[in-house]
Amino acid sequence: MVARKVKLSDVARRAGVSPATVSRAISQPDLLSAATLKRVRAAAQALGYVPDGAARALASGRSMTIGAIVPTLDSTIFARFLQSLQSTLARDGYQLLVASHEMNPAAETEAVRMLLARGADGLILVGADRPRSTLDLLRTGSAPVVLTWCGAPDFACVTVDNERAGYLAAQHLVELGHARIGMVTGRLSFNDRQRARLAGARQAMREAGHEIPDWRVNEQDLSLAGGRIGCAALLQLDTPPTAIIGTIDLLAIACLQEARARRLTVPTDLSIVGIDDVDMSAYLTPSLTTVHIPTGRIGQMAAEMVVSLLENGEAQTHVDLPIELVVRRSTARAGGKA
Amino acid sequence: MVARKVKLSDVARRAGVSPATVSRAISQPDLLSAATLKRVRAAAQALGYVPDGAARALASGRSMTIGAIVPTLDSTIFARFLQSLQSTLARDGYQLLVASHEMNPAAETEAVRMLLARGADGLILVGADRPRSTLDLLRTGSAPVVLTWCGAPDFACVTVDNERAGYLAAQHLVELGHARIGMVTGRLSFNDRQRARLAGARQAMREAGHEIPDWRVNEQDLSLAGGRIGCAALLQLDTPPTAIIGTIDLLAIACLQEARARRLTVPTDLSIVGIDDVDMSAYLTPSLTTVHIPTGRIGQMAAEMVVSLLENGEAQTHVDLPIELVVRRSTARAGGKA
DNA sequence: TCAATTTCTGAAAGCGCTCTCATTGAAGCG
DNA sequence: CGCTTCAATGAGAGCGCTTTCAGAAATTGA
Repeated sequence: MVARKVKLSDVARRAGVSPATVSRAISQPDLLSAATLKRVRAAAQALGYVPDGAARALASGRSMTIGAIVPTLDSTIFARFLQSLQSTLARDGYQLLVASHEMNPAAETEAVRMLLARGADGLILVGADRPRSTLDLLRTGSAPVVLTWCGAPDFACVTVDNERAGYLAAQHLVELGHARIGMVTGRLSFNDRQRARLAGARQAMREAGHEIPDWRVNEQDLSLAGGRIGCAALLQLDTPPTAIIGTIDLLAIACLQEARARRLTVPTDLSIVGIDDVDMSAYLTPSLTTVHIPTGRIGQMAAEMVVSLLENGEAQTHVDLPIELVVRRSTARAGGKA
Repeated sequence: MVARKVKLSDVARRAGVSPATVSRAISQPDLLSAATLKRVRAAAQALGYVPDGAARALASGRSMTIGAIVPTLDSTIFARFLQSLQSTLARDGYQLLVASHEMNPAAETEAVRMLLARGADGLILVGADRPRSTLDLLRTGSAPVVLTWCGAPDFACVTVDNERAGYLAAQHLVELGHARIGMVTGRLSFNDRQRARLAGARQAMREAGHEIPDWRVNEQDLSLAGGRIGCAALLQLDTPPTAIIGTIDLLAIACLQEARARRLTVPTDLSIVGIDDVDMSAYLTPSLTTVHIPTGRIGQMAAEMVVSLLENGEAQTHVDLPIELVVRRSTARAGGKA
């Protein structure tokens, strides 16, 4: 720290105006005469003035900061989500504050508390499955909250129909004649997205007169390793499934890999469907049949929603984005005839 | 906003102590007698008190916030990096403020300015390749700065030897008898990691008496699509390379996919090497030979370094983490004999 | 037992900015 | 030409907390 920090009053002195004027030059430039504005800007420039965010936040009550809490940073999906949040927010002058909870509800509550304490003007969370106490904290807080992926009636949210995603995946398999399908899912507790996707798939099967018994549902970590383990377990059953749904693409990709490692040909020996439609899925061989979830769009809309909640006080508070099945090469008719 | 915000003085009143005491209960609890502390905590709890971060930051001069600027959020590598930054920082009570610049130097400068304005106590950046003006801004600022991946002499940094990474990749190919290798790289401007990796590979080839001419280096976006385009371009040359290095795994994986799409067998028809060793690489078929970069470790060390710079003022300021070649199944002897 | 410490707590002065309110000319109007 | 209206600026009171300085109470030592 070489020089004493340049503050607003220094700029004011140099420009020969009052501090109030300098403040206005920053936040409401159109209130000033062109000449004054120019003078103040020159002074600020010359001194290398950088406004103190904490002081601004304290005095104005707004931090121009939005907090986002995702399950984990280390995920293609949430990375893209954050990317799109951040770029959308940046357009409106907001900065993203990021936290993750690693699938631990207590950590999430802690993160909410911390973001609120840090003065986040708004909060963006993933899913609606959290302890009542956290929900209360969110409702109590003065900051607008937007839920994503899954919503709750009394919160603003940007959702996709996760149940339908599972439904579409399974329905596609039914249409191909599959009756015995297995599922590799992530941990179901504290994760409404996973539960919904599973439930949707089950619903589709049921409507077709089939079931997905619990023992053909394998709950794993959301990782390639988890996916392979889950897939292996399903394939080792006495009557292995003819098709597998991974509730996220990552899991499905791992299934693809496990199948190949076992010298099974996808899709002739085994059909595989994912959900998400990550970049990689289109590029695999075979390319992955999956349900497209508009991840980037979710981020963009969520960002726009908080900002609008913040600035207009009001907004369309429930947005459900469309999803669709993307049929590629990892699925085929049951019984091996492609 | 239902209730008026609970403030420190409210807690003080309820606990029957002075505001100063409440403040101490928060930040230096051991200065208080057990009884007082307990009383204050009870009051805070009862009122649901959440300290105002902006006020704390203003009064104390520290925001307990660390800013990180990555090229892009939407990348396996940086996602893991941020993940590890965030969890390490969280341990010490710091919060991560994230920005990305999308390969735009001006955006990066802007991000630095913004993070500084937001009162970030420290900054973590990727690479050292940026305009002098940005570097000056960083040096001037009172906040400690840690560079990662690539360093600069007058900054604290956590690096890996990117040049050596390229070198190791190429050397491996040389040992397998490859003389004609192609490279798919990311954009080289404003990206010292990419340049270093390319330079290292060239160096290894040169030492073996070969060259990598410019027309066998294909510069692409860091995406699967880019990698495939780059790979296709190299394979369409009159004398296509017998091996390809992707300067990041993502690019190498795309090459693997492009090769398969062209019915080339990897590694017999074409050897492919990546750099990074992302999760996926081990699970592919064929699994990817690559150079392991300890991404998570970089994040952890960088986080520890800023914190220590911040709290002890001093620290070991240059750390270079080891990297190593990981030989898997995507490389074989030149000429097709595995 | 009394001075010398050591603990614990309170008073109060800011931290750097925003924003309401007041003030001052200048412009507009009949 | 006197009065209102408006645009441009200044004065000053906080925003909610930290922290220095001091004083009061408890502890110690001889």
